[in-house]
Order: sequence, then C-alpha cells, then structure tokens
Amino acid sequence: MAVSIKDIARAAQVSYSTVSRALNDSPLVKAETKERIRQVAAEMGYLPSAVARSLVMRRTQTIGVVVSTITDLFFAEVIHAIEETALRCRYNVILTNSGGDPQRELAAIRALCERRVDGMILVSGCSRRKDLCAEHKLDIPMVIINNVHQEHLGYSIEVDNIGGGRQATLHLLELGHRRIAHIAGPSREWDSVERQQGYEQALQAYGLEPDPMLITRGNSRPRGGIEAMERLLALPVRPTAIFCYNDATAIGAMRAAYAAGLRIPQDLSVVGFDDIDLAPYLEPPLTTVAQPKREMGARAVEMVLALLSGDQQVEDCVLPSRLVIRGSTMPPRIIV
Amino acid sequence: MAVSIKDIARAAQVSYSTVSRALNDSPLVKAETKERIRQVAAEMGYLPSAVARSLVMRRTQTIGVVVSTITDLFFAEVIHAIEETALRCRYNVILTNSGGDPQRELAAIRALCERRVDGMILVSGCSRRKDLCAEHKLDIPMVIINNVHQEHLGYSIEVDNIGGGRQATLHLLELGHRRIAHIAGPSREWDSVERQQGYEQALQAYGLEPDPMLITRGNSRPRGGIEAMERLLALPVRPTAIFCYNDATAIGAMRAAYAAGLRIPQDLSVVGFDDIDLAPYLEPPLTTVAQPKREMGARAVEMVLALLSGDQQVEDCVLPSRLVIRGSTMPPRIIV
DNA sequence: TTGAAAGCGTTACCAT
DNA sequence: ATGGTAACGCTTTCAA
Repeated sequence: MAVSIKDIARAAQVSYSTVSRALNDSPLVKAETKERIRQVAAEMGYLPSAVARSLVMRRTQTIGVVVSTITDLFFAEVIHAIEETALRCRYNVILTNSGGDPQRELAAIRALCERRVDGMILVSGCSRRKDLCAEHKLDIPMVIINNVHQEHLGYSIEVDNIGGGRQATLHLLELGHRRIAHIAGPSREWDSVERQQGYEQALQAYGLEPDPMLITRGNSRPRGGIEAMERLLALPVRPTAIFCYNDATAIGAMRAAYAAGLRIPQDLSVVGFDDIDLAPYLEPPLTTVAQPKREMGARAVEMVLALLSGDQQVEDCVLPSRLVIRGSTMPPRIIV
Repeated sequence: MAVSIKDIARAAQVSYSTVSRALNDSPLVKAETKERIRQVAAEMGYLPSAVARSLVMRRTQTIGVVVSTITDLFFAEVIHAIEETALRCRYNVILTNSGGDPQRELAAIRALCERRVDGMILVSGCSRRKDLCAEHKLDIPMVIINNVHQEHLGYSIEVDNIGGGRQATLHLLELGHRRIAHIAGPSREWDSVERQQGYEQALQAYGLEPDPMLITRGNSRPRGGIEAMERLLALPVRPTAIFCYNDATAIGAMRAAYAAGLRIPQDLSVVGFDDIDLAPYLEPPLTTVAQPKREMGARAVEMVLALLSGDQQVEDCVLPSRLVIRGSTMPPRIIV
C-alpha cells in the first residue's frame, strides 16, 4: 500500500499538516523541519496521490482528448502536439477514441466529465451541437479542432480549408491542367465541403465550371481513395490531375493510378491535404496543403488553459494552410 | 458546480447513502425509491465523480501508457488497440510520450504513479530495469511491449523478432538474392539486434557470411532510412535487396533508391518490418514482416488486468511474426 | 429498507 | 512555525 502523508507525519514526528506544507514548499515551515520531512518522505518512497489532491483542489490537471482514430497520421501528429504542450503545462492527457461514431463520442465525453478533466479537446468532433451541450452539464472548457459540423458550438480551431482547396487547385490550373478531378471526404465532414468549395472557386476563377463527373467521394482513408480513383479512371475522358480531401485519400488514389499503369506525375498529377510527416517520403513525394498540426495542437491546449483561467477574450481561430509543392504534380503532357 | 450525491439526497428526501446505493443499483434499496432517486439524479444532470470514487475504492479504472512517440504508425496502431481493449473493459487510458528519452520516461512513470493508475503499459520502454524498479514503489502492474532492453524486467509482450528477420531474409534468398543489405534500428534497441540476428542466421543457412559493408544503421524513421540507403548505394557493388528494421526505415530507403534512379523491385527488392496499415498502399506495396499489433495491444491490457486481479499465472508472451509478401520484392535481375 | 458515520489522502483554514 | 480539523464526493460498514 502506498505511503501517505500520515505515515510520514508519524515517522517524522510532526503533524500531517506540516508534512503537507513541507512537501508543497510552504514558506511557513522551518527550513530545517522541511528538510527533515523531505528526507523521510524520500526514504519512505512517498509519491503524493493526485487523486486525493484532485478531490480537494477540484482540478485534476488533466485534459481529455477525443479523436475519431489515432491511426490516421494527421490526427496522431495533432495529438502528439497536444500531449507535448499539455505536458509542458503540467497537464496529463486522457485519450479516448470515438471511431467517428457520435454515440461513442458522447459516451467518451461523458466518461471524461466523470473523471473531472479540467478541459476537453475534440479533434474533428462528430456530434451535433445540441447533443454535446446536453452532455455538457459541468462547464468544462471544450475546444474543437476541425469541427465536423458547420455550426459553431464554442471555441474552435480551424484551418483555412477553402483557401487550401483553392491554392491546391490553382496550383494545378497554373500548371496547365484543365480536367481536374476532386475526391472529397465523407459528406458529413464540413471541412470536406469547404475544401471542395475552394476547388470550385479556383476552377471558376479560371472560367471553368465544376464538372460533377469529376467530383467523387472517398472515406478519408486510402481504401476510399482507391475506389474513387477507379471510378475516375473509368471515365471516358480521364482527368489529368486530381485534388484529394486528404493525404490518406491521395495515397489511395496514387495506388489505384499505379495499378492502372499510370505514372505520377507524368500521367496524373495529385495533390493531397494535411502534409502528414510521411508525405515527403512517398513515391513521388506528395504535393499537398499543409495544416499547421503542431500549432493546432498547441493552440488547442492554450485555449483550454486560457478558458480555465477565466479568460473571456478567447476567440475561435482559423489558421492558414499552405501549399507545399513536391513531386506529385507537373504540367499535363497534353494540354487539353 | 457539479451536483453531488448530497444534492440529490436533499432533493429526493433520502440520506445520501441511499442515493449512493440506488445509483449503484444495490439490491438493498426498494425498487420504487431507486427509480425515484434515479429520476431526480437524471433531472439534476448528475455525473458521478470518478475522482471521489477512485479515492475510496482505491482504483482509478485507468491504465497509463507510455510510448516514445505516437507519431510512428506502428505505435499508433498498437495504442489504438490498447485503447479499444481498455475501453471494452471499462478502463480509460492516460497517454504519455517519452520521446524515447529514459529521463522523460521515468518522469512519465512517476506522474502515472501519482495519478494512481491501476496498471501501466510501456510501449518500447527505454529505461533500464533498475531505474524502473526504483521508481516502482507502489506495486502497479506494468507490462512492456517490445522491451528495448534484453533484460527481462517483468511481464512483457514481444514479437518473434529473430524469426521475423529470418523469414524476411529467407524470402529474399529464395528469390535468388545474394547481396542482401540490412538497415538496422538504433543500436540500443534490442529488437533491432534480434532482427539482425535473424537476418544473419538466414544468410548463414545459405552458407553466406554476413558482410559488414552491407549492414548499416538508421534511426527507425524515414530520414535514417534515406541516409543509410545512400551509404549503401555508394558501395562499389550495390546490394540487390535490402531488409529494413521497420517500415518507416524501408520507406526512407525506397525514397533514396528512387532518388538515385533505381526501380523497385526491379533494381532493388526491399522488405520492411511492422506492416503498418499504410504498407499495402505504398508504391510499390511493401513486402514486410507483420507484427500482430492489435493482439499485442489487447494482450497487454489483458495482462495488466490479470495481474490486477491477482492472477499469478501471467507469463511473458512472444507472439509470432508473419511475412507478408507484396510488391516490393522480386528476383534479382542479374543473379550474382 | 434506510440512515449515520467512518474513512479514502489531500489541502486549507483556524488556532495556538 | 506548527497542530487540529473540516472539507472534497464518494463507498461501506454498522445500527436501527
């Protein structure tokens, strides 16, 4: 059984309030006593109980994170940033995954509330506002990264999806492409809607009307990218370039293109979104729209902490996205 | 402020012990009262405090996980399995990352102990046994997945690294390769040592002596794979095949090979280790030694729970690895 | 079937 | 500078 403050008090012949003070480096304790108590504590291998402390302090120094899956590199990298930043601020992170299911997400939030986390970060939260609020009896600061829904439901951190989609498409347009396809994400994801808007805006800026035949949908994972690409390849006139909802989708699309005997970028240019750490190492290195993952994670915890300290100034923030040109794009071979 | 059991007691006109019992579905409380109390609790939006409960129950229903980085897909996938399994068993997971630094790992373990996690899982724990034990005053079950050190320090889950390295190399040998290089992991990682042993055993089984020139070292990430590959490519006689410590290294190696104008697998066969989810989607799809990631994660939490329930039968387990042949390997063009 | 009270390991306030 | 004690929100005897 763990040694408690009382055990130390007994061993050091002082009251346990003194022990508590000494261990918390209170100036109210004589240096000498303090030293002795610490000695004893160390000898006895004392480790304070965060749970007892949490109970009385009413804060757990814990941030709850819910994410659909950590198995997607983009999420993993954001979470990594969250954890690092939290650690620096002496917070720990409880990680829960929802598998993208609103039911499970709600259950996860509930569990985090029961654990009395000081704040929560939802990465691509998938529930609707009213459900979330219903669950949200305790007023625990909650910030959402890349909210799946259009509706604002509190503090959120977004990336400029429209701008990103536009940049990606403009890049392709500037290279000379005209038949540019788009593989969107799941229809319910708002960021996908926005990226597609950017895509369409860019086309229109070039006087092109978005062609429904060239717009299809994946599932944000490679598998979906493959299937979408296969559909695109079956078209009477194939696209010469393609803008994908995210890097995972792009990886799938490239796989399908290779399987069909195409070369990238000679026969098909592809642009992704996210800029996962692996992007520069793919074959070919993937041109993609970078999201500032580290910053998104860091800002999320800073936002939670600001909220926690009663700061009312906190505002939603939308971070810029940035096109990173690598090897998966080039001018089309035949200008259409 | 959160509503507590006492608030409910007041509202429902019963003692708070009764409320506690009702909420825990104790048979000692009349169905009618139970129902009424629940009603009130629901109306008041009551959410039990896991921290108070943890204090009295002396268990937190929490498993602490420490990993070097979640940014590596292999780890991410193992952790995903841990989290899923834990959830099913009504446990939550506190995630901490050590960045592969023993100092930070120790600090993380200490933090987890203070939080009184019921058990801990170290994924590729990097500290030495004695340090770990020193830290381990409370006897918290601790299981290690892929222990970095040779020494056994408790319950661990390993994969058959030697067998995996052997299978990978035998596959290459059977294809007809004779100049087979190896890019190892960081020298301090025991699993790397074992995989290399497997590699050497296979060569010897074919009457080949491992050639130090063909054995180099990465850092378990793509960057290291690139650099290692560049060294290999600078050799007077290049290898025709290469077995890499892990998939991330293989990805880097392939990148360097492509950059040098080689084709894979025509000019160079490559085999990885891990079988990350992305492996089948790479170009070419990566031949690799699969680790049973889901099972490793699941077994780890089962082991923790078994230990927790006082089961003394728990034994270290080593899971089989399995070669998955995909497109990155083929017979060498010129048999040397 | 219900209530009263002790106790989990802390912090913090009030005395001394 | 130190000790005593209440309180945090819950579970669990022990009584009634």
